[in-house]
Amino acid sequence: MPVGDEDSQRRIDAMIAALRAAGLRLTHQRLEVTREIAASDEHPGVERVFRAVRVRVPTISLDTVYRTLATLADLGLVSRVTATPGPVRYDANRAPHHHFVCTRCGLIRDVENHVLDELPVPVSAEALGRVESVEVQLLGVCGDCQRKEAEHV
Amino acid sequence: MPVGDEDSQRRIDAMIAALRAAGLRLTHQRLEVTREIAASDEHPGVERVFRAVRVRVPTISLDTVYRTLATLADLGLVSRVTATPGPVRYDANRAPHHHFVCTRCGLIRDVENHVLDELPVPVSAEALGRVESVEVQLLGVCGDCQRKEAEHV
DNA sequence: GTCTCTGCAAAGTTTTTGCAGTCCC
DNA sequence: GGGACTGCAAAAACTTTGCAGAGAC
Repeated sequence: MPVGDEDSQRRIDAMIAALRAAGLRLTHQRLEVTREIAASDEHPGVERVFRAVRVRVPTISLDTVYRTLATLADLGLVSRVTATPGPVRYDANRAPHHHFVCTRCGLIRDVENHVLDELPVPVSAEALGRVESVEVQLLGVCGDCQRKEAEHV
Repeated sequence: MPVGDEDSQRRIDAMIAALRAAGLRLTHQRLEVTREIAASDEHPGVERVFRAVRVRVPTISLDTVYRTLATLADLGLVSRVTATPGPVRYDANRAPHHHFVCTRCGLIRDVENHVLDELPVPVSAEALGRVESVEVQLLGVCGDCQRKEAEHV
């Protein structure tokens, strides 16, 4: 299911304006990658965007798609769905709990909270499938990284 | 901060019992990897567990740690922190929203829900750092995968 | 003794980087 | 024309796999 045309167009316009504002060039490749990600609500990976864009721009390379999506993410125009970058990490805590994740250094800490443990499952989610667990991620900047940022100002 | 001794010991006992129940062998390497992950609340990656265990078992190899953690995860004794396996995926939806994630096929769908948008940030999380956003992941099995499971029964 | 598990090595995946040419501004 | 961007290729980072020997039961 693609995003509605008007939403998609609004996204594209905002992204192009932001690219321009950042002083970045509006190359053919960048525009097509931007169009593709803006028009999708399937949370595609790099490979998938690459295949879709290649239909219209047969000479585009996979690493350009990598670089373009990274650029859009740096500008805050798209987000990475997986909160923690890098290798897989494991957790031996089997009790229901949630995570604080530092987006700077990747620190992850358990957060226990009964309100979060008992969240109602939205009806719109039940329509998609059987929900087996609910995990809350609190994304932010940990104490250490805040201190480092303060030092560098 | 390590897990309390009594919690850690309880986890280790439960994991060893489960390994035995599954008919798996309690090798020196498996026991040490199990001890290491049970004693940590830092959500370590494979590399980190490897380095820690190598102090006690100098001959252990990295791929044994990979295999052992995968085994523990398959038995449900530990969990992978990053919900979506495989490559990074991107999302152009900048409005606050949440995700339904199919743990079988990796399908991700946006879920909009105002209750989830306005969750209170637990005090215990504020002690860890500045929380910038709250994301809820609803993990489960999507309609397609449920249908496939039903066919194979 | 049997059969699983381990260590080694090699390969597979995903992502990043260096460089020379291209093309936006 | 200048400088950022692209495509290519190679490398780096992460993970999986095949095989022969070692060790748990």
